Order: sequence, then structure tokens, then C-alpha cells
Amino acid sequence: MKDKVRARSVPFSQTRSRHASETAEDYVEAVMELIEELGECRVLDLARYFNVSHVTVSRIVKRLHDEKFLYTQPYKPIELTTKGTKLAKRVKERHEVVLAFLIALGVDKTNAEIDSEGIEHHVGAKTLASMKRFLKKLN
Amino acid sequence: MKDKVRARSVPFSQTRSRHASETAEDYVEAVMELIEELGECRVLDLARYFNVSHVTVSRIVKRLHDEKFLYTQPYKPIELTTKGTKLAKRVKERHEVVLAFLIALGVDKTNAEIDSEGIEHHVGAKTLASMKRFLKKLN
DNA sequence: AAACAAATGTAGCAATGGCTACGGATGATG
DNA sequence: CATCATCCGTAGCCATTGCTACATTTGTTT
Repeated sequence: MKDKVRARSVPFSQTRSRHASETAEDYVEAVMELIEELGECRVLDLARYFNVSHVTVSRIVKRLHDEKFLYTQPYKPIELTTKGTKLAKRVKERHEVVLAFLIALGVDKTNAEIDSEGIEHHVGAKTLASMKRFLKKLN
Repeated sequence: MKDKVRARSVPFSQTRSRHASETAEDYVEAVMELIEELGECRVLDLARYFNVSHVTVSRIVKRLHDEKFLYTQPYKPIELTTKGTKLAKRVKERHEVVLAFLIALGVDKTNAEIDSEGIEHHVGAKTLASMKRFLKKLN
């Protein structure tokens, strides 16, 4: 009986570290987008993007720098490392698939955009493949 | 230009408070499940369920008690309040829809279970309705 | 009843992500 | 080149969710 219960715990992979990974994904994706749209990415651009204070951003940027996702120097624009760019591309592609999928499913654009932001982080390879298959079948 | 960027920040609704709500959802759902399966729900049952220490559980249980989601007394089993039961039922139903949906989409059971745990928290009313429609069409 | 094991609580630490307040750096403008 | 606004860093606070170590309660077993 207890074993059965313990088995259920598998999907709950240490909430805190999972959240940290989600933050990394959100930030590298945002940095890539902001560089595309504004030419460069500053701390305040990220603060406006995520609607948080510049302090929160600069601390997270520091962490992501330590984890080698991006380059950052005081008072300089933020850039992605190779590692960060790879992650950003993967995240962006997955995000686009999830968004297109929700819209194809019949969700209005506004809600699809909101939900896809949260859902994308939890879409594994298998689920992503299924979503792509679904989209392909529609064409 | 900046406005366009700022608009994107809408889906990112204050990460921290969102996480706290997700925890509440996970815990009331777990309490309901554990009571069904074991007859009662103890701190250690939740610790095994989520694979965290009993300390983490008892602190979260204290918070959920303050927020009136559950009853708890020292060294006694945990029970859901009316508010907690309502939330648990809603969460459970949504969870079951998401899981069934992923399986119907072609995801294997193991991955569907893992991904649905994360996805469920971000499925809004509109997306949930679309998933239900999809499931209905299959029958 | 005493002793022991198991369950739970408490103290106190770390990491993460929020914040305000303040000060230093940069760059534009007079 | 001096000033001033903007940007950014630092200090220091809080909440949440992890942890270990230790204390206490409960219930079982001599």
C-alpha cells in the first residue's frame, strides 16, 4: 500500500530546482527575443518583460551567468553563450509548438498565449512529438 | 517597441505567488488521495508522496491550515476543510482530464502521468474545455 | 510502568525569487 | 566639461521550499 503511494511521487521532481530550471528557460528565451526586437538586451528590458524589479532580474542574470547560460558585465548588454543560445532555441521552438497546438485545439489566442507560457516547461519530448503529429495531421 | 515587449509580460503573473497556489493544489489533491487509499493522511504519508522531508511537509501543512484548506492538530491526521475539498475535487477532475487528454493524443502512460502533473496547473478554463471537447469527439 | 520505536514538532541553515532604498556608473545634453 | 537622467549594482528585508539535527509526543512492547 505504501509502495503504491510512494510510486506516485515520481512525477514530483524537487519543486525548487525545477522552478530554477524554468526560470533559466524563460530568461534565455526572453534574452533571445529582446535581442531580436531591440537589438540588445538590458537588465531593464528584462524587468519590463517579466514585470519585476531590475533587482530581481540582475540577481537571476548573475545566477545564469554562473551557470554559463549568458555573458554579463556591469552596465553592459546581456548576451547568450552557446549553451544559452542552444537552450533558447529549443525552448522557443517548443513554445511555438505548444502555442500553435493550443490554437489548433480551439483555444482562443489570448488564452493560448497565457496557458502555453506555463505549460511549455512541462512538455516532455514524447508529448511534444505528439503535439507535432497532431499539427501535421491538420494540414 | 517597448510597449510591444511590455505586453508580452502579461502571462508571467508573479511567479512566486503562482507557485504557492500550485503547492496548495498539489497538497489538497494528495491529501484527498491518501485518505481514500490509506484511510487517513499523516505528515509522513505526504512526505513519502512528494519525496520530501517531513519538515517541509509540516511547514506547508501549517500554511495551508492558516489559509483554511485543511485541519491539522499536532500528532493528528490531516483532514480537508470544505474549502480544501472543493479545491481538491476541482484539481482532481482537471488532472484526470489532462491525463486522459495526453493519452488520447498518443503519449504513453508513463510520460502522460509525468507531464500531466506539471501541465495541469497551467490549464485554464478555456483550454480545459477544449481538451474535454477533444475527448468527447473521440467517442 | 519503563523502555523503545515511530511520528511529529522546532531550531536554524541555504537557495530562489520577490521587494524598497540608496549609491555609483554611463551617456546625453547643455 | 559639468550636470542630469537613466541604468544598474549593493545592502538588506520577506516568503517559500528544501535540508539536518535535535527534542518531544505517541503508541507499542516488554
